[in-house]
Amino acid sequence: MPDFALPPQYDPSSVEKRLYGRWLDAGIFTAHVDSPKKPYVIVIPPPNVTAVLHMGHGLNDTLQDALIRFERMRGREALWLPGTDHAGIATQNVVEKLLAQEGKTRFDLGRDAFVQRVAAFVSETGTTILEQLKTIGCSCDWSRTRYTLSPELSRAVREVFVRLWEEGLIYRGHRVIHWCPRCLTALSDEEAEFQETNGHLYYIHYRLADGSGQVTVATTRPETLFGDTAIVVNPEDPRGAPYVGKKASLPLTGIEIPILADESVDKEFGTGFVKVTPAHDANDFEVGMRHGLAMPLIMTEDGRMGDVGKREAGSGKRVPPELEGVDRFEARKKVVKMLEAAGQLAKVESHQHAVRRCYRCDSIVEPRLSDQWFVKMKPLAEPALDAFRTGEVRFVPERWETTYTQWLEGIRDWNISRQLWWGHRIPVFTCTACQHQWADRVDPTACPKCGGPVTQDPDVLDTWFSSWLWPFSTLGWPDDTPDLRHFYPGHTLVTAPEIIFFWVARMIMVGIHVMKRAPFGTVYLHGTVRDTKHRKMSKSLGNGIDPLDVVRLYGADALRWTAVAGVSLGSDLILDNEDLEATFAPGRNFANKLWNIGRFILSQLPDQVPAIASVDRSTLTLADRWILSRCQTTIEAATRANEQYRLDEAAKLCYEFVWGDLADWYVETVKPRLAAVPAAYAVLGYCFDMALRLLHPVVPFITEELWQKLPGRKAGELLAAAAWPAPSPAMRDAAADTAFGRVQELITAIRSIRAEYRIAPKTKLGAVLTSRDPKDYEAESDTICRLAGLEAFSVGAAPNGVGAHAVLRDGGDVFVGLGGSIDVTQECKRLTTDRDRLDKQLAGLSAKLANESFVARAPAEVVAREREKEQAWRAQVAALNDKLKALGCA
RNA sequence: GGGCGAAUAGCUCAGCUGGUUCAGAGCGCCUGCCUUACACGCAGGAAGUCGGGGGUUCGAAUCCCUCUUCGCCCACCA
Repeated sequence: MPDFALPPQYDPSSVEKRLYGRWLDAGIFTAHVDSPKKPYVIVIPPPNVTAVLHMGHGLNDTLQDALIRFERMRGREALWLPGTDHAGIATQNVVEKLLAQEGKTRFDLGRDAFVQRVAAFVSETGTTILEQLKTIGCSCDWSRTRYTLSPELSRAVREVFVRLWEEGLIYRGHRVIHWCPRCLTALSDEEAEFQETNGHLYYIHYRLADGSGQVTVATTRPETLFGDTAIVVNPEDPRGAPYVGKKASLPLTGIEIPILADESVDKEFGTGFVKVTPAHDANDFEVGMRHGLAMPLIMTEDGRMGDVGKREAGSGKRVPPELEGVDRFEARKKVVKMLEAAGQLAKVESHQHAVRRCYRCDSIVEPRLSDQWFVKMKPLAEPALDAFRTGEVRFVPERWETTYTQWLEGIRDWNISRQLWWGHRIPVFTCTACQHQWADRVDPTACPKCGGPVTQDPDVLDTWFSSWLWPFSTLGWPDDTPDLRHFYPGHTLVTAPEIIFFWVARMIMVGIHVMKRAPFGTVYLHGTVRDTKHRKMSKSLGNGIDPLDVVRLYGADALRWTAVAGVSLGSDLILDNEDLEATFAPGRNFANKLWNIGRFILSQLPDQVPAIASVDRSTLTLADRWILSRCQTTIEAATRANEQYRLDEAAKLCYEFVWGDLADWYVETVKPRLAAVPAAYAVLGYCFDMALRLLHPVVPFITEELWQKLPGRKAGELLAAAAWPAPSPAMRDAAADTAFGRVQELITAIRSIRAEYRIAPKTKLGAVLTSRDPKDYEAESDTICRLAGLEAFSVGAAPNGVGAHAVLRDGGDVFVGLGGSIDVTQECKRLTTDRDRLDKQLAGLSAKLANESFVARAPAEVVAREREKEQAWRAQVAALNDKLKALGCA
């Protein structure tokens, strides 16, 4: 009995930290520019500096790590570049909330102090998530960790801004933008997310100024009526004809506004009359521009009613005093009441429509007329579309291509200015003397034109304005660094489809614009992590799973296993947060299985295991040849699957090989031979080594731990830096596949009989096999005896004694002697069931073959195959009928 | 309003170019086993009219059409 030094259960917590340290010490995650190897580069989607690891990262980063480890083992100079994003709004919000607990606002601190406060906060929390990535095994090149707000990357941001400015691609726009009244900043179109909302449609009477009647408008936002500067009606609409050209007076204030014709009005919706609030609705703004309307702002920046549009013609006293300072939604209720009291509220209908919300704080966005900096996107979008069309960039899975192209085709200019304090200050300067305005790479001290004093734009840039540079700003651009030359462009971008617009498309656009090459060739888009009700996992829903809990309870490999094997290409990962056991046990159990195969092997193998190449193939048994063949099939299929980003499939193939073939069958067959036969050592050692290599990208810890213990390891050798298995086609052996398959079938059939007749496991039986081709069975007769619990196994004619039968696929028959214990009725029933099932299948098959069209039209090989099958089944049925007759069954 | 995806065993999902028993895996369930690598295990089972309907084809879970249900993305109908 072997004396195992290792415990029967794998304990991840005792090895993970140590192994990660070894990898770091060996420096194998560090990429080198002077390496002769071909580079392979992934840049991490930088998590927010304030983020803590959640399952979304768990999925995203595990996939990246599996890819990078696969390519590293395949001999590429693999660079996985990590880092964090300063996340303008999100981070500012976090610190503002902390300040609020002290009863302060950022305005109490002032800009400089606030920015310092955020920076201090970030310096404390900013590396948390990167440290957490290490606990799940991420093999990032930590020597190249970057941060979007670092001095180096800030320089890249500024350089790009100035270049775009110089190229005329940045301009100041005066229009209605999305405004978050809580964050007090403008947002881009992408940052203002649509959400279906149940609201109301209010019908309001606007009396004509001449007292001759009234028109009724329908609106979802009655509180904005104070900013109305016109009513419009479709010129084709006969209902409008009597009114166009007249004036209406605003309810509650009596301000007179014109009734105009405008084609943008949908005749079918509402009453056909539309109130126009140019400063608080993007559509109305367009109408206002067409008709030269005044555009008064009637809300403060924080969303309360008030006259603030001083620079606009027509501004002035518009909001009634009793509404001054009232929140917009409160004001809505009040206005409705006031209208009702004035007899000007016709009716209220419930109405479902989409409202935009701030993607960071979920507040309802207020459309607001404002001056902002924009990037002209059309010139950038065209080359990005070309990059897709020429195949320079491709998407996996392909279905995201249309999302990408459609967005680019309809691209709109990008509002990049944010009225925040946390971020890259916009490098636009204005001379207070001569009004000259320019963008500058360095802070100027005086106006270059007149020498006058200079002020800088107070706003900061959209966070994504630094993110979109990530693939090259991280490599040292704008300097022409060795890193940049060697590692740009990268290869694979792994991310979620949610940020195709925010990030992926923009990286491609600016990458081509600045670097002349798209930043990566493949965009690999994975799904979203959801709970069993298919709701996105989120902190606010409380349905999340903490990856660190999983690591603690089941090990990092178990987490990774579920992330990789639990989801097919591009589909969502559904996890049960209420049943962690069901969710993560498979990975843990598999790791434990590996552990125990390893334990067994280590207890058996000598210190010197012969290399598989040195083994004379003629000394191999059928089982040897079979497992080697299976090993090769797995190597080839898993490699192909990984190349096609089918990481789940590769993982499952390896799982099947290890558990289903190696453990369940080969290890069992080889046990009695191990002590004596060197070839058995070689085969077992080789297959296990290959399995560990194949599985390493997915479950790096357990595989490294076991690989280290295998005999013949040189000091300092690491699986993480070892070579990916090369296929050895000579080991493929179709004959062995078939022959061993027969052995398995026979053993399973006998076991099945044992179970059916409730034969105690310890009871040894005798069995006789009749087969057309018995030699494969004879070669493994020892295996058959041990695995099927036989004391004797022979090939020959079945005896006439009492026993149970099983018919094999080739029409062969196995007779299992059960002594006097056989229940003939039961045996008849068993065999009859089998016979009937086969008979039915056979009838179907025969009908198929009798069908002339099938024989004529199906490919010859298919027909031939079906014929063979028919013959085999016929033989099986005949054999079964013989047995039934011999037993005297009805 | 447009686009995309999903629907297969009780649950979570594979099933790629239609054809090898193709109807599978894991979890759960049932039966028997602590067989000297592993009970996080071993062996043997039960379990699905592949969402409905139509079509193409010698042949459909797989391709086409349509309907139903669910989910996501995009969209200025106030």
